Amino acid sequence: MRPSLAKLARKTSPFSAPPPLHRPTTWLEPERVVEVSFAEWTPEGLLRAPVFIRLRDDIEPRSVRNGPPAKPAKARRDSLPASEAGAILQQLDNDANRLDLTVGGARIRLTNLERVYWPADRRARRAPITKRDLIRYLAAVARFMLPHLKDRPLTMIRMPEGIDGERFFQKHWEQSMPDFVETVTVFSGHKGEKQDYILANNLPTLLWLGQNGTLEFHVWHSRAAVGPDAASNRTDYSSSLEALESSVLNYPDYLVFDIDPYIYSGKEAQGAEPELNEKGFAGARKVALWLRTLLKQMALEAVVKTSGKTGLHVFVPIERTVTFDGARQICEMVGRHLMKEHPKEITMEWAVEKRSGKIFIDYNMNVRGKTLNVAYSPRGVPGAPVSMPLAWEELETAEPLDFTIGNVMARLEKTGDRWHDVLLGKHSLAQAFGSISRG
DNA sequence: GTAGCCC
DNA sequence: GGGCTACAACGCATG
DNA sequence: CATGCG
Ligand SMILES: [Mn+2]
Ligand SMILES: [Mn+2]
Repeated sequence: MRPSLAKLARKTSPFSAPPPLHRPTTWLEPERVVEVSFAEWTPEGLLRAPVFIRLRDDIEPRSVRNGPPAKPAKARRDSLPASEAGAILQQLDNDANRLDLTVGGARIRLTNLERVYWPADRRARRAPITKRDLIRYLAAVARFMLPHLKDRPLTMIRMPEGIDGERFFQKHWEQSMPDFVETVTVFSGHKGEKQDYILANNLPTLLWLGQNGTLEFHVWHSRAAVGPDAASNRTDYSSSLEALESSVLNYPDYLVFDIDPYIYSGKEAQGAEPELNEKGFAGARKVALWLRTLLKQMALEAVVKTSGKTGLHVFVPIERTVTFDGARQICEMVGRHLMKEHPKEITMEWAVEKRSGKIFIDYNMNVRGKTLNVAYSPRGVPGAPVSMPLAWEELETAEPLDFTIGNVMARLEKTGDRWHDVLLGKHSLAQAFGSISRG
């Protein structure tokens, strides 16, 4: 039984960008659907002269879109024109603490733009970085970052009070969401069996996440989208564990090697993870380059990025022909082979204390539902570093703090996305298996 | 950053 | 209305 | 099996 309309009353608008009001208004939870007749869509995407016709309890509220139906699609581009970001930057270019941003047809209410997210540090000669700076960065970097976020279930790392405030993971968004936010429903076997994940598939979503204090964007290594390279074309992610396991979300589109230095600076608190230090990162760099060489011998081309914290991410883009289990086995094999060649430098130990003094290769990231900070995502640590894709030659001299939300745009305008090919040329694993069995 | 709960 | 709290959570490795 | 790990 549906709740009665009176029970659904609420004081505040459920819309993320409340429409202009001309008379006193009673808001309702968006839980029931009504049919109305109306004169036309206004240019703002509102109803002109709507009149109630009937309740439509046969329609699922979540399936209802706000605004006129999309125009018969222009071919979808996978990157945005730079001008779209320009319009955002222009609106942000003032000192208002709050403002209603217009993004295409959507409106996003931005608040606390002056709040310091990354505090100043005089010793490191760092100026404060505000929430406005974050949203500016997201708007500018979107055309490079969105392709790497597309269709991947997102975990938000939120710090609404900045990096010195409370921080929390958030996988699901229970509150009302703007219409432009796409989601995917995934079986969970927890809390009522299924849960919605956000897909950061468009610019307004990225900016809205910034408004919500998302400083880090962590994504799955598989995509909720079918394609000719995928061994599964199933998109039922939610009806059962079996459905999810046989769906395309169970087929990663890259192998992941998470490279974490466990070389301590000596300044860490008891039991804390190692801080960024030159020796540790130099070790990570060396291991990544060895790994690249080994993979090359297997006819696999790897790409590298800084994680933004202390280590590196090495990915091998692949056709989606093996499940996460298969991918993990391959990475374990490759990792152990490399460890045998460099036992002094590399560890794959599971007990943290046994990793000390070495570089940890984590192959266990190749699991459905595991996430890593996506390319170009900032990190909630001092200096506002970002996860930076690099050419292998650039890695030789790179340091994690070389790439921050204050300087990567200038670099990107010159170099473009170093990981552009990750999204295109996927490798067939058949050749790799061949080269292993040949010895 | 925001919603819900409890006083 | 103000203060407090929640906002992940699972499968794999290992002993 | 319980627990630690990311
Ligand atoms: Mn790690
Ligand atoms: Mn890492």
